[in-house]
Amino acid sequence: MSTLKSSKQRDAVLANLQSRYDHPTAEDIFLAVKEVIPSISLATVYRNLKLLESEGLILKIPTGDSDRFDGHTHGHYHLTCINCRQVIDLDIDPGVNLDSLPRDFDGTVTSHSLMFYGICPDCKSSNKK
Amino acid sequence: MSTLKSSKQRDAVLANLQSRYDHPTAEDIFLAVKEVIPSISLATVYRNLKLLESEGLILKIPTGDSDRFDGHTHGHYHLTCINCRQVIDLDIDPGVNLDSLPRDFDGTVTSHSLMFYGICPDCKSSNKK
DNA sequence: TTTAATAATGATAATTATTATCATTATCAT
DNA sequence: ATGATAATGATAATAATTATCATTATTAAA
Repeated sequence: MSTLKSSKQRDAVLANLQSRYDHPTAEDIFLAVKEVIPSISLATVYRNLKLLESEGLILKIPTGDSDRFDGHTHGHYHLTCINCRQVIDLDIDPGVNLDSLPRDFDGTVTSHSLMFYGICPDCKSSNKK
Repeated sequence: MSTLKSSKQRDAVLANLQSRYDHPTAEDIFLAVKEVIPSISLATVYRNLKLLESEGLILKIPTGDSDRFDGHTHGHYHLTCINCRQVIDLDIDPGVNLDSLPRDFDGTVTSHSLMFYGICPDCKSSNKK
């Protein structure tokens, strides 16, 4: 197989994701990294997001619309606001090892993702409903 | 607002989803319902999937590629096979009320979805890795 | 250090999934 | 029956993502 070669574009994408705590789309990341490397192409962002995810360095969060990304891979959970569609971190401890929950199951569980849905604090306070 | 009017296309989409235990894409459902209503259009399937989901009659499962759908809305969880990309049901009991996990959280949680990743029983037994 | 091999890039075309449009048809309350 | 309008099928449009391809950058070895 091919060996990975370093690139400042990839480094910048990873650095951007690791420096922020929201959950940007590929487009969001493209715009942010463009400030540092004006010549970067959107395709390069997509390419590197896929690569970084397969390396386990970032997380892809499927959402029904544009995928979102997370530069922090330690176990934590998310809430999708059904009002503003933002994805925010939730710092909770499930108390049990969720990965070991499926008992009478003939397959193998390697990981899980837990997504909560509801109203984020911002939308709840600035309540216009 | 507009009042819902019945249609055999919508009934057929719902019936199809409720009769099966896999997690088909819109395309899969389109092909299946086409056997019963040959004139049905893919757009009609998408329209009704969206409508049925907003009615709470079915579930949409975002997956990073094509969305999948589930005709069974009682609380249960899923595993995405990282080998064959199938989504299968997992009959497990988390033991705790996951929706009440986020404690010091200023928003509101209305629901959650828990997705496991790993190898499904089929891929594990017919192991060519 | 050149050089050779090839991974990565930027630009853009192509593809895929999904949604919007619109003329026609079906449903339903009167 | 009829009028109002929701739903349909066909298809165009859009949005997100991936593929292509000529050029550039990185790296290991000469």
